[in-house]
Amino acid sequence: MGLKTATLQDVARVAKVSTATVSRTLSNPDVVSDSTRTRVSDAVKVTGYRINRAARSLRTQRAHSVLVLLPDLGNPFFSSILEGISRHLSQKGYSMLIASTQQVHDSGERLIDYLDDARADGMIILDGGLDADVVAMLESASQAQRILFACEWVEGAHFPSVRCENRAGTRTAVQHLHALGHRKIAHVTGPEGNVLMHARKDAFVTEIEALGLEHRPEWIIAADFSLAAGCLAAQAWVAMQDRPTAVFCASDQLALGFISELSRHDFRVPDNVSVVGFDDIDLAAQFIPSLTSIRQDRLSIGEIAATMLMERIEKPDVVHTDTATVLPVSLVTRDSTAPPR
Amino acid sequence: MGLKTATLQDVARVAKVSTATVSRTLSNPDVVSDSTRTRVSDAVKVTGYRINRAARSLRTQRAHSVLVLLPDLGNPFFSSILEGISRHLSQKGYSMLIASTQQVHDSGERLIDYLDDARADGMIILDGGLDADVVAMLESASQAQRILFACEWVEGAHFPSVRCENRAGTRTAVQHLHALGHRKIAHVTGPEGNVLMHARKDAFVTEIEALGLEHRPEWIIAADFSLAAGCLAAQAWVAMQDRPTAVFCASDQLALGFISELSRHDFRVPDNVSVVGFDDIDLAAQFIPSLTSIRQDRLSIGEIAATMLMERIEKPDVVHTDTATVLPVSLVTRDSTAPPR
DNA sequence: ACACATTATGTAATCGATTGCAGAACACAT
DNA sequence: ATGTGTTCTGCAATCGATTACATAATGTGT
Repeated sequence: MGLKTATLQDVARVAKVSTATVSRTLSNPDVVSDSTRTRVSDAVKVTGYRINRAARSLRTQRAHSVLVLLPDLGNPFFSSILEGISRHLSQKGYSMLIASTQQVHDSGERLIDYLDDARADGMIILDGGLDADVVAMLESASQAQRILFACEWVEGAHFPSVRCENRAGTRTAVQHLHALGHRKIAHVTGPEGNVLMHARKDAFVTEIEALGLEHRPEWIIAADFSLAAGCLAAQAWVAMQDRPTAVFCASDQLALGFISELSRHDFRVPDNVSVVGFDDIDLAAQFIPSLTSIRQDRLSIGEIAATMLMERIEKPDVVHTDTATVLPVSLVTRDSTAPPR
Repeated sequence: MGLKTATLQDVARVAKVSTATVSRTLSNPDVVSDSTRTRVSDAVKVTGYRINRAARSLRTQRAHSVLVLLPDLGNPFFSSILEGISRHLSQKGYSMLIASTQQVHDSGERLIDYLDDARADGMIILDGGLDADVVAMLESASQAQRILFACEWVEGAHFPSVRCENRAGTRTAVQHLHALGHRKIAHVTGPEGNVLMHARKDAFVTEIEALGLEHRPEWIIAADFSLAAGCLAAQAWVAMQDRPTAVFCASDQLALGFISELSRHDFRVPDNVSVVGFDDIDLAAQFIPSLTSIRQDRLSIGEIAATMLMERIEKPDVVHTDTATVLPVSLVTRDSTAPPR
């Protein structure tokens, strides 16, 4: 191996053709004759030629990569979504860039720069909590049709999104508890301002009312999606004089924190209270008690988001609508829910 | 906003200077006069100029990005390491590419291509389980000095690595159990062939012998790092006629699965058996019982790996040694360990 | 006034791949 | 032999930024 990799010129020299022919052979083999095709591919092998992506990007105005934006890199919730995205991208010969909206913001960069400076051809945003001015800038950008949201989204923004059935999932959870005989049901919410939190809370209230169940303000416990918030919510539950017999938590993490903290106060799940989570993370099945949850297919969300984005990148002329693609969820019944005593 | 972003030429035209001067102003402001500097920066603002990274990459032979390779994107263990890496990179103006060794392998690409085709300037590998021939190819590559391992590594390969004190951590765990009075201590291992598994198992055996403790083959329970494997290990423990009073698990996931499964068999931790994990993941503190663990600072591992890599990329002339940087770990004592009854 | 150093700017080549256009080579019909 | 069409290949411009080198402008010392 030499110190520098071979270029098209080197291949052309070895194959005794022009660089144009080599380029054509590689990107569009049908247009060259059989003999040149074999001569060129032999030369490619001999030289160990690898295309220089920077050169191609410059010429074709395509970065052949996609940016994925997370709210927070440290959050393991997104791993499978990334896996789904990456699967589709790598199959298409694209690379996956990762950044967190937080870090981009802190470093004074602008999200749109990634598109403007030819680093990425499109972006998938997994953060519905973007500032309004950031969203406005993205919408007005000339590249706006190469942006989409997955899992989360921004209400009112004109971007397509891929997400799970948050409302239907919530309804299913409440109906499950109701069917078990629960009549006093509480909800531990996600963080204020989060779209998922709102979708799930609204659907919760709607369903409670539809079922004609009792419905008190203090039975909506404000939290965020974290374990720690689940612990605090449990303390709030413990402190109530008239305790709900079932709790629907807006995330599995919340539910696990809730159950953990309860057991520190000598309450048992599902004996004293039934608990349903949302997401069906790996741990839900392993926890003691195992957690009844609403399962969303994060791998598919990633794959579909990537597929949609590639479609928009590769066919810029097609007019795409900014619709929401909504994936079904399912109830996974486990040990954390039971009829009230 | 126009349809295409401004180029150096556009800025030069507006500022009434040459493109060379604009380029110099941006990359090396000191060499131009005050008046041109202000004229140019005004022109940059007016035109909304953004540098074209493809063009710069082509000219400077720098991609300004780094590839991070994970064994498996779906595994949440790596999130904080990514966060650490990304922090350092984005501060230096670099982007972070992510891929899984599995996917790269499956798609028929070669890892070294990322370096050869100018997509990345260096790579951080978080997967010690690479095939020997892949490692050999990487070692013989001309770009080999821009590769390093983090967390895991490959025994015998000449790459620098950043990792935690696996042996010392293991020793600490065993000593903790010993100090509590345990004399029969088992070990649930990581997956066969994994370097971390070997380091921890070796250190375990060494320490058991150093303390003069009893030491039986069946007290080394083969597993992998997953929750599910922890459950199986628990079944193995339950099935023993003479049960160890303490267990050191090679990962927190293992430990949590172990504890979960035990409680299904009506054994309690730490009453019937003490359990120590490794990693100190978030959940360790929240689990019931909270988990005694060996804490490793994954954020720092990421940051240090990124720092070392940047050093090697930016100063290629300096001769770097392929040493291992080993970060300290600490024992976090929680409720899953207690003196034997 | 002159030689010489210093600073600031412009000119033009360069990185490596792609592609419109033109021309060569060949077949086939008249 | 001439015209027409088809297939294949090469020439050369191009993408946008960087930088070695040349040159212009300015200052300094004698």
